[in-house]
Amino acid sequence: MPQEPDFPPAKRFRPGSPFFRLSKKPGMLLPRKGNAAVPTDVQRRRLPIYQARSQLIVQLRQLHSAVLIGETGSGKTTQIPQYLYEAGIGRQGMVAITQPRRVAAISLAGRVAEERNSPLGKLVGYTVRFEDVTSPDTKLKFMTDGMLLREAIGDPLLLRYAVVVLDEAHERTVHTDVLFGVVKAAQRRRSEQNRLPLKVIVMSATMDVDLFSQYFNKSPVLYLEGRQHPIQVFYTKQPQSDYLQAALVSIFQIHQEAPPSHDILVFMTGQEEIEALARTCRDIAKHLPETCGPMTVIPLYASLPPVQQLRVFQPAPKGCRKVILSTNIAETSITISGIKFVIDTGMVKAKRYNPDSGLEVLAVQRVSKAQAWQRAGRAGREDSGSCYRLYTEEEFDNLTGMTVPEIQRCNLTSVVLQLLALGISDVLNFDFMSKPPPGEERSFIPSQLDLLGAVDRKDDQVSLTPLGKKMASFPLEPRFAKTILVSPDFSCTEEVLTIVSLLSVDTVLYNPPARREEVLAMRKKFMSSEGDHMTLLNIYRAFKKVSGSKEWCRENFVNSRNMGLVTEVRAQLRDICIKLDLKLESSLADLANVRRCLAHGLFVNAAELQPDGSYVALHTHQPVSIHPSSVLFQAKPAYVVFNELLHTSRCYMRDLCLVDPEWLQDAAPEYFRRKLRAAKS
DNA sequence: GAGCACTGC
Repeated sequence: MPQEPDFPPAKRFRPGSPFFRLSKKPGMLLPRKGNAAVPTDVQRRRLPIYQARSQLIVQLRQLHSAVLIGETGSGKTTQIPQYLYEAGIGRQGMVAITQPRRVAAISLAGRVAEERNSPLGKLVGYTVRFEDVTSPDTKLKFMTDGMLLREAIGDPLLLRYAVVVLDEAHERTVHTDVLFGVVKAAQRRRSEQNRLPLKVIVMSATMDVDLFSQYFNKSPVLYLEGRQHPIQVFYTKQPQSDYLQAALVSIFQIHQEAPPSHDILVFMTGQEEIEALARTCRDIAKHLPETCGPMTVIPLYASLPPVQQLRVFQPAPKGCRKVILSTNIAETSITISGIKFVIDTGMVKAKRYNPDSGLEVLAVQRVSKAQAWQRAGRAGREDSGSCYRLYTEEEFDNLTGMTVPEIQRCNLTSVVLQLLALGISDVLNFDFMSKPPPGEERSFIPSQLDLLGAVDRKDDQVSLTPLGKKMASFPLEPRFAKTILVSPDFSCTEEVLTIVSLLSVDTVLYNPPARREEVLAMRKKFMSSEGDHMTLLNIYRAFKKVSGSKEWCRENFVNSRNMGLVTEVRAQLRDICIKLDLKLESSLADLANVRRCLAHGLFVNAAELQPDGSYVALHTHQPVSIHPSSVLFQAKPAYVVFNELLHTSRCYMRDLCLVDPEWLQDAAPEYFRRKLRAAKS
């Protein structure tokens, strides 16, 4: 069970009583304030953390593990690595500083390099996917947590590093959670083998200290002061049945009362809701009395084109109020200056996972207390602010303390494969900070890896097969790694690489609802009766034929940025194939072989047409339907494999590929012998 | 005949 964070009771935060937020995120995407007049060493000395510098150095020198809790603006992420370096701590190796997000790793490295007055990539560098800006001189290395995990597969003791700093630990991403176990094991084994000791520093914003400290052998907790401004928190008197209506009322109440320079940030759940409320706000704003002043409403969510995302940073014209309607992207990833008011609907859209069915469901649910504080804190970055919670204080008290760590609500197939690749054979007893739901890693997951031929089991010992080892070297879900690895047998690796790359990014299909007819007409020429994967392949081939022309992308409703990403992913996967000595052949016209490969990777997601015209998933025998966005929606193929099930109004299969039942038999004879017969009888 | 929060290798 997740632990309750040690927040002060909410009662103390009645309207009128300020509280201090204890959260911090690096200000990504935020255009850095030019402070060129002040030398960087003076700036560094002005940071709150500077007061504690010598004490910190003494502590960090002697401790093997430490937990650092730092308030907003304490400067811990940029300063701690430099303090270590200046004090000569860990000079025998590198200092790794991990971040959950790429942008954070990149921009923090840039910032610290600037403070050291050293070119990026020399003393200070960074490593993220597709980019390695380091050199033999690099001592302070910022990296994504996923990248350090990848490195650990080749070097489980992390011998290149003398210190590992796990930043933003409170976010509890799957990668950070696995890293906790990896660094702890590396630390222990290095000490047992009398090697260079590994120092571990866990940095977190929230106060769930006990969990971290306990896990790292009751390591001491160091607290850092920050620069957070007071925030007033308001609750509603009555529970709100319609949080959208409540948000609307709150926006205009603030708009009528507060000075126009005070911007409002509203936390909502998703694109559709945001766009709808934006329209309503603009309509109402048009008909307000003159005394009220104008308002500019800006939507913010991840799938918005980057140019439109940047609009949130532009100051509103003088006398005009900026109202930003955002998903939780503004909780961590994007920091906006000038926010004086936060309106928190208390709701969030998040993925939930059902380990029994293996089904993921995206659902609107209540935020956790930690999330509510994180949202509130967005109002107090430069000055004091207010947060309006559209729920009662009692409702707040009843929220769960901490967001459930991702590792407890995701499919563990990839994690288990990765652990095995790290040489951890006893996966069942891996030292997770928060154990995954009981039973999951015992039943569903090993059977998935079993079926794919990735693991061998003798008694209770699980080990990787040679195939499994190869699978782990791809940054892919095991089923897609398998798809690539069988492709040389069918002489179509080039095509399979393309398809898997296309599935690795957010969709390359651009579907503006207003131009639906046009989109359909354009897409017709790419459509394949063999399914969605083949349709995507056709689009990629056409894209390559015109050398990736942006013009072509626009005309054909293809997202050119994501297409660019596909090219990068494909190059990376192709490199791995070359390293594994796979033969790279192209099947050109014969796409049946490509579909055979997909059958080998996706056979657990197979569905069979029933006499009544419906479909049944062979793995669970549950009724499923073809999603209307599929090119096979009008067709009724006897057998298909699909990428995922989406549970909304019905259980929909998405991204389908037509297959022969014989191929499924070939892919997993044991598994299908019973399945197919059972389905036929 | 439907609609999808956010990351990352």
